[in-house]
Amino acid sequence: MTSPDAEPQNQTPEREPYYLTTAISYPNGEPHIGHAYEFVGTDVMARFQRLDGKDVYFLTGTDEHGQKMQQTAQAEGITALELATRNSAAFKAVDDEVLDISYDRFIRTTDADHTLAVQEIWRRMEAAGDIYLDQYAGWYSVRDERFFGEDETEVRPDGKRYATETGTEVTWTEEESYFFRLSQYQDRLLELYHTRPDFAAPQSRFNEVIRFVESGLEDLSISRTSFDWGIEVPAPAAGSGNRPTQDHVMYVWVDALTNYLTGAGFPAEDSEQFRFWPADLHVIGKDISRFHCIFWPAFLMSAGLELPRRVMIHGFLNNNGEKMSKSLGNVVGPAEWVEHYGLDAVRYFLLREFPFGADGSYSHEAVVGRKNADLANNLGNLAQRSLSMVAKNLDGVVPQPGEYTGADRALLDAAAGLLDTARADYRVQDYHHALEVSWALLGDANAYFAEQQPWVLRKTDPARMATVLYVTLETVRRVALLVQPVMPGSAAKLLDFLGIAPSGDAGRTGASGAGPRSFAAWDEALVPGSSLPAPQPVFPRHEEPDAG
RNA sequence: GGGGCGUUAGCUCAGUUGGUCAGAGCAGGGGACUCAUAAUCCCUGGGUCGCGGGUUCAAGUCCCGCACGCCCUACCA
Repeated sequence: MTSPDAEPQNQTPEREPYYLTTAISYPNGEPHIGHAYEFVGTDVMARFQRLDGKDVYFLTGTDEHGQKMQQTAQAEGITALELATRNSAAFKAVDDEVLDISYDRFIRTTDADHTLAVQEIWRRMEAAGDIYLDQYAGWYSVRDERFFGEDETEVRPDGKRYATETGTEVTWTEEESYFFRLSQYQDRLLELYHTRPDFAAPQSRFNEVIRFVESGLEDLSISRTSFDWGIEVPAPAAGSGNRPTQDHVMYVWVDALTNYLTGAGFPAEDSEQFRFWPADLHVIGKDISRFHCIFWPAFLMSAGLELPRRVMIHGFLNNNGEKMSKSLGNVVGPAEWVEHYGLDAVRYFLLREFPFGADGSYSHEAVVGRKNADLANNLGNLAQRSLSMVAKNLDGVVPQPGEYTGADRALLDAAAGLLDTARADYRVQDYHHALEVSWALLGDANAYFAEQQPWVLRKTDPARMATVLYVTLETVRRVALLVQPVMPGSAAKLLDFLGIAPSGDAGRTGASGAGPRSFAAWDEALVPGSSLPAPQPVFPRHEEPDAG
């Protein structure tokens, strides 16, 4: 690609760093398909960027502190750390054994380096004059273990005050707490939103954030004394004006959000690892958009650190249009699904069926529909019918194409254009559209195959048959390259059958980002004369395990 | 209460700045073919574009009202 006479200083181009994260999960329960959705939606981006030559660092993990963990542990008669370790392992197992998530680090907020990072950002915010000690006061429900705003409560005929939402009695409670001067950041946040309209997406969620900030911000309580399972607040810096206190642990926000900095090596800002800061992408659920779009940039501004480039807010998954909930008993586990439909079908379904930023609804019929129609029929069968003709009629050798017709060129050109479209779509996490476009091309390819009738050409014009099969194989190659991030295992099989040397590893952790399976090889067409292995179907149709 | 979003063929949804905008996929119906995983291809979609007004030469596409549905309205991680 690059001319040998190019600038000499570009001889060893540095791969561009790309840092992305999932939210860290609170391991106070079992991972469900909603977690899987976020993991897969981030994993696909990590793999895409690796295949596209980026120096990727993908962080995921668990958020293990807090009162609930402490209480659950107490109830089970184990320590909070033991509980966290056990449950964190369950989440990690889903990444490793169920979903094939290509993370680079699985972080735990109980990791030693995380404590250092959190205490350091705290000190910097304090040094900036943004942390002060005061009383946190509000209507506290003992049963719900949380505070309610005045307008979230009501006085009932018995004269007592209750939380409107949960109906539990609340009492006025005051507790010493450190506060972060969030109120001072309203203008700077609005300026951020204004100058960087891509800071958060989708637009409707971002708008909610903006309106919230416009309506005014209160200072944020960031420590607690009512429990001790957390990171200790560091001693106040001299000159901070804060008097020494004891027994304060950090409340969730500073602790949990800072994991993204820990992953980038903070506070070692001169370290190799810190090249990954600022993060390119935080992938989160819609329930925590405020923390990531408001608190987090405010903390970073206060600490004098660069802001992440983008926060992508994904929707929630519904079961047949109904909310997933324990009480409804319709919560689906990732392992259950993967066992039933197969990993790649699940990954494909999650990304193809609905736009990443919107809520989605799944059903057995919908998953099977995608698995059969899109994977087995449109892609799998196209590969199988072309490959098996090559195997049976051309001794399993990549054919030599003759001169291209208009139909050949139209298909080849359309396939060639797929990468640019995909890059544009991935840039805004529109996996749904990227896949839609690829499958539209597969529709064209199947129509092309039917029109050209290579099985007739076999007898009438073998040379033309060879060309048609070559064009089809090239189309399958490009689609297979492009779906590696979504379906690493199946795409690899497809590329095996096309005789493409196994490098690139479908963008898995540590993949080189180079070689014939990377996007750098997008225009490296199949070489006529190469021999191919005997083809096997890659995407089986769905079969119910217990036919019923 | 305030604010936002949505309501388009049986299902899931596309529809830029108003003028082939009435569409795609799936499901259904008919036909073709046999290379292929009973796959594939072709043909087939008379749906008041939620309801009622309005602006305009022209409105799913803008304005107002209404009806449903969903979301946000800070300390649960």
